[in-house]
Amino acid sequence: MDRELLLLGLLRREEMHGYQLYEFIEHDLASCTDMKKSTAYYLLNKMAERGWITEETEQEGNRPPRRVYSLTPDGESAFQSLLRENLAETHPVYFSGDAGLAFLDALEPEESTALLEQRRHALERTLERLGETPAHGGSLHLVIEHQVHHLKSEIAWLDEVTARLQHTLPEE
Amino acid sequence: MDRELLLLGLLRREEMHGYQLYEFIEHDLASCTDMKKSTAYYLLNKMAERGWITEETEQEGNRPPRRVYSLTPDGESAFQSLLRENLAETHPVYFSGDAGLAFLDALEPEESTALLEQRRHALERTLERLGETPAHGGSLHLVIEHQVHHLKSEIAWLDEVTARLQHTLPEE
DNA sequence: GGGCGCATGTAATGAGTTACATGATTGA
DNA sequence: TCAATCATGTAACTCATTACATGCGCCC
Repeated sequence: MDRELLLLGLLRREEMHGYQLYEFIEHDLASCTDMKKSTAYYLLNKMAERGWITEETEQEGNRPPRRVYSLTPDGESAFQSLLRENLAETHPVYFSGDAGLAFLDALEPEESTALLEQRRHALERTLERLGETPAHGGSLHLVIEHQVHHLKSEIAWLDEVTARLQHTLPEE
Repeated sequence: MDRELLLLGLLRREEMHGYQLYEFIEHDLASCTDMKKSTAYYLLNKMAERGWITEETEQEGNRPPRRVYSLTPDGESAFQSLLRENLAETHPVYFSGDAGLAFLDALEPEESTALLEQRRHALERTLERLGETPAHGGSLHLVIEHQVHHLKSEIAWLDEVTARLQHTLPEE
């Protein structure tokens, strides 16, 4: 996921501090990106240096001070061009799970069927957990819907592969 | 893509030298992995040190010598366990193209439709190119089929999104 | 009073890529 | 003779992660 674009886009909706961004990503966008806390902080500093966002330190009582970020005009135009670029391009996807599929025939069909059954089960679990993530306004919900679409497509594909494996099994 | 598993699996079918592996990956598996030449060489050396594969230097005329690799028993059992692990697990996929979708509403529907149209076109092109990649025996062809399945699912998803955008447009 | 949540960061590490280096052969 | 292909590798770099460090507030 284009991490800078994501951060810019979120800050554009409303100004936020680092921890807040991290929490949002962790709780509401976990299915769509694996950006980590320190990466978020790092990118925020970098974009601040670049002049895309400005920090404003804020303190509540005696708690640790927050650095609240908001877009500058430069940040807005960076967002605009990153967005257009991202939307127009395709972003190739490589499935690391395919390394296994490529050599499926190294195992007996009984065993490979069982293993793929485990994979399928894990996919279903992911799909269920996705249903529990909170809904969002604007286009943000599209990323969840996309994951759902993708997971369903993956399950259908797995079923196709396992169905073919069944044909190679001796009929009982 | 689990790069070591891929290399082991290919070497398991037949012994190969580094350049041969790189060419195979570049020409026949480009849609499924983006492993680079130097990465392949690096991993081959690492696996040789580990005792998973053995080198045998081979010279043809005065050409640069080749290092032909083949699996050792240790390599075979490493392959077996990597394979089982890979097949049973799910490998989460994050779409960097979703960073754009998330903020689709930052643009006028006319423009976002046009940009997604470009994305769709690029996907179609990729699909066409995939049709040209040579077919392979065993389960290897599954990785191509999987890409095809995925690309079609992506195009369908894009169409759904653009169809929704149309509803927001004023009717002419 | 002990652990979790808030809030930010640094340092070390890692996986993989880019760019470069080398040198012979083959074909236009 | 000049570029492309064959064949292998090294060095520098990028991006992101893990693990660690800090310190206050809140709740049980």
